[in-house]
Amino acid sequence: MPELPEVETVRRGLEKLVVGRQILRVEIFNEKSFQAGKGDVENFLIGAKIVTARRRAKVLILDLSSGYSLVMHLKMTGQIVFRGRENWGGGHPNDSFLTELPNKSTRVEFELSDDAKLFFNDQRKFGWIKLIPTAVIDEMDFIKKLGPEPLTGDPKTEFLRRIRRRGNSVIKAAILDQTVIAGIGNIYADESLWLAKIHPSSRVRDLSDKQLSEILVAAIDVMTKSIKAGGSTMKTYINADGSKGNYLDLFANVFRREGKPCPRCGATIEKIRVSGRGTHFCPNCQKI
DNA sequence: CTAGGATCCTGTCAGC
DNA sequence: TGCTGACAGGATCCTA
Repeated sequence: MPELPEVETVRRGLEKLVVGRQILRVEIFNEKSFQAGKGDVENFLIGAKIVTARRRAKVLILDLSSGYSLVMHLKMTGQIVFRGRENWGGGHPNDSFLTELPNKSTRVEFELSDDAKLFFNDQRKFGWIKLIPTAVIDEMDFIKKLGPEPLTGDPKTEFLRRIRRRGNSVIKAAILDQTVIAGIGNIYADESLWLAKIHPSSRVRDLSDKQLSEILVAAIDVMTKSIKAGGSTMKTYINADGSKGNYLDLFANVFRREGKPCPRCGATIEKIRVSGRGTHFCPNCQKI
């Protein structure tokens, strides 16, 4: 269930491990997970070299020497695993990092030069990979409508302009809206609102520009911290001693901590449902 | 145009 | 031991 920091972590892994390699073969285990025009796989994928690993919001982009790109979205359960001289995985944390691959959740497998393989695993099949010309990525509907990148430049003015269009929404739904600000998902929404001391069910119109800016700053802080911690990768999934780790422990204050004390005030963290999503907050620090 | 709910899919877990 | 419903780190589609 990767959000911006997890996707950025995957991007960095791919930059190191697959940029410069050639794609020799592709095996598609689930048709919906891999979309390409007729003949494009043969003409623009096989034999092409991976030139760049980019990210926009939660979308990963591998540019190829053929003028085409692999555009991927991990959605809820997508995961990328590299097997070669080293063994690396990122994205949705589960045992597929460790098992023999392909397995039953493998949707696409790439064979790369230098005896390496790249696996796209995705239990729920919501994720996708599209092979399209590099030049048309910016014309994709989803990409075109995205809000500003939180970790690049100064997103504040544009964020405020866009979130004000959602005055009647609850704040949590508004910051999950990718056309308002790019990259925030359920974890970082809850963590940001806790940091900014804003109740997730507050209406946007009832919040000041100052409060909204504080939420943005909080989101930037927690996502930066998460990237530094290494995202949800094999490394954070398995501790050095071989025991199972939990990368949420590295930065989360409220997410999946219902029933536990708030690290700031000691009140008991609650879990409720806000705009259809499980939502964690401190009833004492975050009042409407 | 915005807002809210159903929907895509597989797997796990709590509660009978 | 089974069954059943709720839920899951996302975004789109449909309706009002």
